[in-house]
Amino acid sequence: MKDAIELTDLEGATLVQIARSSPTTAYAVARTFADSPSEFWSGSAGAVYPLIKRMQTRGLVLGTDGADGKRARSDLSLTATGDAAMRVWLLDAKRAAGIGFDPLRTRAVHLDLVTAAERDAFLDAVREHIATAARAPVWPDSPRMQAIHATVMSARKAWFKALDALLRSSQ
Amino acid sequence: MKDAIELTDLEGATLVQIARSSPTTAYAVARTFADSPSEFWSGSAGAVYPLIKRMQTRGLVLGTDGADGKRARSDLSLTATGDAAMRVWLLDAKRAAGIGFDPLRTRAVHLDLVTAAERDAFLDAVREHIATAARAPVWPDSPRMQAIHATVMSARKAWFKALDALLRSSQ
DNA sequence: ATAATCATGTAATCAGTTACATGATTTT
DNA sequence: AAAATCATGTAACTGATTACATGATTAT
Repeated sequence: MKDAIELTDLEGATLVQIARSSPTTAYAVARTFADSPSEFWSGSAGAVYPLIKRMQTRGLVLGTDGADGKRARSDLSLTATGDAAMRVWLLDAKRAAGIGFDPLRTRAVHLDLVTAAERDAFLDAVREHIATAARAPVWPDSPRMQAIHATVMSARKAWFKALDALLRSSQ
Repeated sequence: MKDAIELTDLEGATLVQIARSSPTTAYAVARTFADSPSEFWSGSAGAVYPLIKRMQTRGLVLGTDGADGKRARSDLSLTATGDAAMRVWLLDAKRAAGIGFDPLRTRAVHLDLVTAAERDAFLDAVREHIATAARAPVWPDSPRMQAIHATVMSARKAWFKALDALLRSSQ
């Protein structure tokens, strides 16, 4: 009985990026994270290059020399093991159902520590930032991803509305 | 012109916990994180004790000897600087408005990589997990926090419904 | 008496951040 | 000609994880 290959979320997301656009480069994978609307992963070289090297060592990623001139390039693709591990990560419903990290939720539960005026000013500012973010044209990507992103932003606005009503009504 | 004191989210949340229940102990703060419904912070001793020590060094937290018998205890409270820093962190609307990390969103955008049957089975399992989590009595805490948590879970269910409809309709 | 909980911390390890460094190619 | 982008990586640092370690107090 072999152990399942456990991947962190960044590892899983990296394998998915490689699967999506192989042959691709570590640079391109890093750019995808840096350009994503989530500020959660920086997509820095210091994170992505070592991570891909580790996954090559584990036999999940294959790098072949793809230089066409003088410039070095390693063309990445998934091995069969890597593809399987990626699918296990992607379809992990239990992890997917977890509530993750939300910087607003983390703060909202503690707004009773400030004055009503401070709280209301905070909520106004958050609403404004959320509205701006929803308007901003992120991701020059597929209509499919745009549609999913739209559900995220719309749900976020709806949640904010409910939260706002609840918090303002607190004495 | 003095620099604003920048806090990580774990640092901010720790200061808030101390403010909420001072005098309190590092152990109690760690327990709060461990018991919270978010799996994001483990609340391990290895994270919390060094963090509080750092904040004592920075003059944000004060620890006074609170031993009443043989057992060591450090009673924690915020300094004036710590209280101010906590408020700046708590009322940081820009950071609060960020979308954070959501393990479902991270996966949802890539479900076109699997078969329709795999995708549908995944969505069924996620729905079940979300429903279970919403039913579970977490947080033996105030009605106020319960109410906020309820808005989180309800919004999550609504978002899932929209996402589910969108993804299943994809060919 | 034993087990659980309170309370403190450290050690080894892993993973991510910013910043730096190099050089090729492409765009303006 | 200069600036931007492609592409590779490393170094120093910070912070979080698991696991370990100790001992006091409280509950069963």
